[in-house]
Amino acid sequence: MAATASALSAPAPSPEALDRIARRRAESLAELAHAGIERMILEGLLAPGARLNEQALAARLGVSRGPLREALRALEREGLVQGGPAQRGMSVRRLDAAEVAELYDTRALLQGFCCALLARRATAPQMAALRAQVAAMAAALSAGDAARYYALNLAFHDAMLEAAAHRRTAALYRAMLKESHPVRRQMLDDAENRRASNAEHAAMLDAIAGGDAEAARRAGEAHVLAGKRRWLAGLGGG
Amino acid sequence: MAATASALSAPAPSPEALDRIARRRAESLAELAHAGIERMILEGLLAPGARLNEQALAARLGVSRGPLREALRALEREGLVQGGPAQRGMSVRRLDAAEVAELYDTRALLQGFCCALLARRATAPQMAALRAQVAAMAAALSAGDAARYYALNLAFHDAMLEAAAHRRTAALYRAMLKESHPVRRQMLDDAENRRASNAEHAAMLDAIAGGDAEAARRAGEAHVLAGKRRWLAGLGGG
DNA sequence: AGCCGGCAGACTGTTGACACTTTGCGGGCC
DNA sequence: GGCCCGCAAAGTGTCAACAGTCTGCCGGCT
Repeated sequence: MAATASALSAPAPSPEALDRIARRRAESLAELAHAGIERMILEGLLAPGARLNEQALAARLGVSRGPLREALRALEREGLVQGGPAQRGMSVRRLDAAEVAELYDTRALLQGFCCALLARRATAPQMAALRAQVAAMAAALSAGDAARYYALNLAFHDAMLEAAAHRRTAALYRAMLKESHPVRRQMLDDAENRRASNAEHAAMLDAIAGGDAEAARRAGEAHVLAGKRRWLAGLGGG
Repeated sequence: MAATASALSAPAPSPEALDRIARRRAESLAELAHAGIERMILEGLLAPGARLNEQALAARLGVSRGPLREALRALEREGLVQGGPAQRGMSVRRLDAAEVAELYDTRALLQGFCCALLARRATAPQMAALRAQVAAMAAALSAGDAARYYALNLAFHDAMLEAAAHRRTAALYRAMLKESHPVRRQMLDDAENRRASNAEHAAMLDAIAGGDAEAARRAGEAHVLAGKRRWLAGLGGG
């Protein structure tokens, strides 16, 4: 019965078909505006708290206000922009300390879960690739290249999420990473923070390689919570 | 310095002011459409997979297509609706088994965290209120009132999130609850499932009352993962 | 009879214009 | 001189119309 129903409905969507769909949707002006605004926020061109003038933004992105407003609604749900009172439009979301702390907490949870999954699922090639990425970060660290370290760090965490093969966890983690991007970037400006961070990366991989899911979970949580502590320390000093 | 800056900016937003803001924004037609569509989906008036005709929906909600499209974009980011290929609009999202499983996993994580927080923070009155809610659910259970049990269950979990005072966790949990609403409703149609579920509620509260955060976390995770197992069992049989 | 091309209808994606609200400023009044 | 009222400009919220695309159907051809 169920088999008949699914046979009558659309056939299994092939990965390439899904890619085509994504590609074509990405051509929509709303998606284009979404990507554009997101990029501007992440690159710091739009500072937290900045008012978002619809006409100006629309002109700058080469779209009309309709698609632009759709993009803003989506970004609002993602937590990147925030609407104040009615009739006063949106502004780039500014996180207060409590919200940043909660973001760290929740990301720690997800990172721990991701590591626990990897302790069970990770293949030898995957582990080798992850170790190579940590080595690359160590190189960037020695070279004192903060920007490179930051990029590699993002790629490393992305690779972990990919290897864990848990789409929901990956989606949530990435979304929260975007939200906390400004804070994290500031954080890894400090060389000592980068050094500590990469040591934790190695510890996570060791725990995962040990095959103990619970230990891996703790290592993953510890990495993000250590980041939280570094952020808190920087808060007092800076 | 920082104090000066915040003194110059808007004064601390009072809770009532935030409420006013929310109220006024809720009057926007886009928010109204958002709420309307969400309600229709959660109540099952719009079945998973159903195409969403913009004109028809707009007319039904008494709004124009502009605000409606904004609402759809927001719902898309929330995972309640889903856009297929370009030029073919949105449809109510249909979850496959893997996605439901991942939702359970992630919700288990959050529930565990929530319980761990409560083990540290919960006050006696809060615990008493939670116990009362479990007792109310037990009553609904004896009465065989499935609908009432479902509502009380939602309220109970909401109260836990409220007591844990972790806004991000609460927001994520609620979002994922909405996504999995159809599955869960079907689940709790079975009286035996309701009974097992409420036993786990009591166990969670016991663990929290014990003050051991780690034990509470395990109990919270176990509750949601038990739900996942019940769902898996129902999958094979139904 | 079956298949292919063209056509009409429906629907999405997008745009420009309209209405109402808020805000900043200048003039008048106390 | 300071305060208040009214006005104009800016900006958001909303709508109705336009353009392009996809779907389903009819007629003709092989």
